[in-house]
Amino acid sequence: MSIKERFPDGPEPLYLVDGTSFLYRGFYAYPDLQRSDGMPTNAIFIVLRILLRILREERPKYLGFIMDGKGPTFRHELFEPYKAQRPRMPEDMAVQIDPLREAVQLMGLHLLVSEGVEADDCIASLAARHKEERPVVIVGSDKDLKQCLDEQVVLWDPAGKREKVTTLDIFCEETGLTPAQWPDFQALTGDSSDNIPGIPGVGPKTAEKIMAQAATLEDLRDGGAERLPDKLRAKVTEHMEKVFLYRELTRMRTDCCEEHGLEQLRVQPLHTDDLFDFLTTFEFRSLARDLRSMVPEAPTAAEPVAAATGQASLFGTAAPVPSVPPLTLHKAEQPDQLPNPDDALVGLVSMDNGLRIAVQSREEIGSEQQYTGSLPELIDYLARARTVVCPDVHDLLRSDAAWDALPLERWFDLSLAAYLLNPEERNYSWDRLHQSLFQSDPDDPEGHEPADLHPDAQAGAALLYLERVRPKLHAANLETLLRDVELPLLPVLAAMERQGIHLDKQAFRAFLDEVQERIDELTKEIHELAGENFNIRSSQQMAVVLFDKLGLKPAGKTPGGALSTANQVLEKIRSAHPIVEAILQFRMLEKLRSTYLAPLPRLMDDNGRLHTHFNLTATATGRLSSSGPNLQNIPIRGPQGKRMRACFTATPGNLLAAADYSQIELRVLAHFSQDPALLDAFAQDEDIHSRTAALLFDKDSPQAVSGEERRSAKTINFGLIYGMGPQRLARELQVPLSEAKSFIERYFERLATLKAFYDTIVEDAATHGYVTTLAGRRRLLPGLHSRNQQMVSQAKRQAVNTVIQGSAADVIKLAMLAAHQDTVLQELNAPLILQVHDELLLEASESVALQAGERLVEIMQNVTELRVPLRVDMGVGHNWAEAH
DNA sequence: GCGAAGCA
DNA sequence: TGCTTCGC
Repeated sequence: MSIKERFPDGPEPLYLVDGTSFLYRGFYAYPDLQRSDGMPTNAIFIVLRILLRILREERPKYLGFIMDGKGPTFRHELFEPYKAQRPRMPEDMAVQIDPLREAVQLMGLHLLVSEGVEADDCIASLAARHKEERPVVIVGSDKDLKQCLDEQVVLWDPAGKREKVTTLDIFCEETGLTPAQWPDFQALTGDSSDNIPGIPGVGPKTAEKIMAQAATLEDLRDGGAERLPDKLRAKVTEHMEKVFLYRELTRMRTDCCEEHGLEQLRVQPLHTDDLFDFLTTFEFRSLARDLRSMVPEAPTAAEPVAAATGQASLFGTAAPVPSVPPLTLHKAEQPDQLPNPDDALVGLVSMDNGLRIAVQSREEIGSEQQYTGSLPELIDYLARARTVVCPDVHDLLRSDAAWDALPLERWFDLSLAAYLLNPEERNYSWDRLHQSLFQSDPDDPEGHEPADLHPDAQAGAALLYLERVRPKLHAANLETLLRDVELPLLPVLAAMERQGIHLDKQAFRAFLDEVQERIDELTKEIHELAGENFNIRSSQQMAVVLFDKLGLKPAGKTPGGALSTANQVLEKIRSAHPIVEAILQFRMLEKLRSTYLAPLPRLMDDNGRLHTHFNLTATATGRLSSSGPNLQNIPIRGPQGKRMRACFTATPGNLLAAADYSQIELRVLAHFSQDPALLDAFAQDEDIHSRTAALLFDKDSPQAVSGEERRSAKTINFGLIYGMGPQRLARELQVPLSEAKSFIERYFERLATLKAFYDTIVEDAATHGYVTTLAGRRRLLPGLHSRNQQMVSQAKRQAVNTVIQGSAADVIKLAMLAAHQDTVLQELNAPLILQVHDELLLEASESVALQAGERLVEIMQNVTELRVPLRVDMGVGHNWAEAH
């Protein structure tokens, strides 16, 4: 939704862009971006990208682009330290300002330079002046700007991955304040980036309390402070005078920039040719592309446009692929003029402004087009093709369930292909894959030159990418995995995501209230024990209080060298001071609150359900990941964990069934290693940790093992699975490093077959450069040949870990596919709704949930045959806790 | 060990 | 960005 759509039918909104803040942000966000002659262009790039996006998506009629002037402002006169800690603007940024101004004007936008005041003041003034007659959209991120919010004034931060819109309502809900109170609030807390100190020890939480007693600083001075606790009152009174000054600094003026009337802010037509030249001169190819997509008549690049020129064809090497005719962006009446797709390859790329299509048949590569027809028609059309090549099928399936209609065998997913070839890249976005076409790749056995490809040819580029990636997949034996597992999993995941899981809002709310109350109590208690108010969430402040002020003995350091306040460290000094206990409690509850209790309810849909994203290309081992929200790390242990999971419920009339593989990783390990002890233990369905403990501690039977011994064995068993090093093991077991090392030695002595297996994997990895899992998934391990011993050890552990964990991931993926396709579950109307690595959740009506759960167990247990049986535990209940 | 997420 | 903590 564009911002504009929030104000339907009214007058045209005025957009005010905080240029300076985006200038800084761009400068630091993309430190390396520069023109080929070395001129830094990062700040210009970001700002122009944002502006182009605003023009494209918002089509504003009135817009002001506001930048700070050069000189000092009235704030520096009021308060000498103001922004004093800020270094002078870096030279690399300064040189970008003039070109940026030029570009802004070429875009037909009105540029305001604030002299003697800051850009913020200018924005506040313009907003105040125009908000009565029309909506105002402030485009920026500075939190000072929140004081401008009003019924008709919204704050929009478009940069970054998740854009943010702040309205008056959101602001009030988040802070409990009115925008007019915001400067008072900021004066109390201070602002480190502007070098405004605020009252020491007063953070947002305390400031909130103060503001609850006194709505303004004046109220506070004239008696409001009396209502505060003694210590706080003393502090407030002491700083009262200065706080008024701070407010002057954060409060924005609303009486400047008077010379800029509405007419001057009217957006003018783009100077298309000049702007295009500008973008070309600064080598902003993607921006030039954006511009062309906005203005079809914009000039195309000088060089001839050719996709895949001279590249080997998919249809053999005989005929060179014909070059693509120059692209024109049809605004067209489709799909009548799309070429015949029968048995052709179709490239399909989803861009911001729509779908792009290129068709490659035996005869020719058609020109690339923007698709503007209906989705069902497109799907019918694509169904006739041989293969539809798409950079992110998951994204399409998510966007519209109609895509499920396209037969699975049609799809080819480029991100999946790239992921399977090397699962350790962190980014498989089309942006990235597309870029890689233009770089020569030393690892490419085909020795492709960088593509000579028109930047506009997105769908054409997808076809080219396919040509490059297919031989690699073939060589790596990954085609089957892609075709039979990963790709078919996409609709399964999309269906699970759409289904979502129901959250009991009332129960959650009650939980949150209790936790919040306890957190408040603990905060008070900790501050009293410490003798001062400090930010308990800040590990740095905490270290000062504990180790300097209270003189406790630090029991460890962070990797960075700072004194650590990690829980494990605090546990050690638990008895040294009562504050430690309180802090540990606080930490636990605060984690619970900030990670789960507070954010999850906000993510619920109208039916009270949460929809996560299951990502198939996120982990190096082949596991799924879950995000937005992450439903794979919901607490389970302890009373809180149980209560939390009890909030995940079936909708009334339904039940949840939870089925989890028992010890799947250790079973996989037993399968691969064929260790007799492990095989036997699983064949007898014995407790595996007791069994290893008996071996480790020379016990005649697993029954003779003590609880402590079993725990040690369990830790090292898991250590092996997770590729834990001796350091980590020592920490987990709370024993010296030497002891952990000898413990590992003994483990491998007693389980010699495991040792042999471990060695085989490492050898294998060293010869091939990679390891493979049960389903043929690969992970490259270049670290194995590093000169750095630590890297080598890590790579060895990763090798073992990947084989075990990745194979387990393969198994459950197969189970998910089987469950999704299972006709029994389909007839029972029992869809999968969640996967948590070794656990599957389904929801079904009360009458059939148990039956469905049992069917799921059957599917999971029989999905593949290992040398040990697969065991699945299952439970049914009204909520996730009960079902376990 | 790995991935997601909150916080300073 | 680094630190911390949750899950597996």
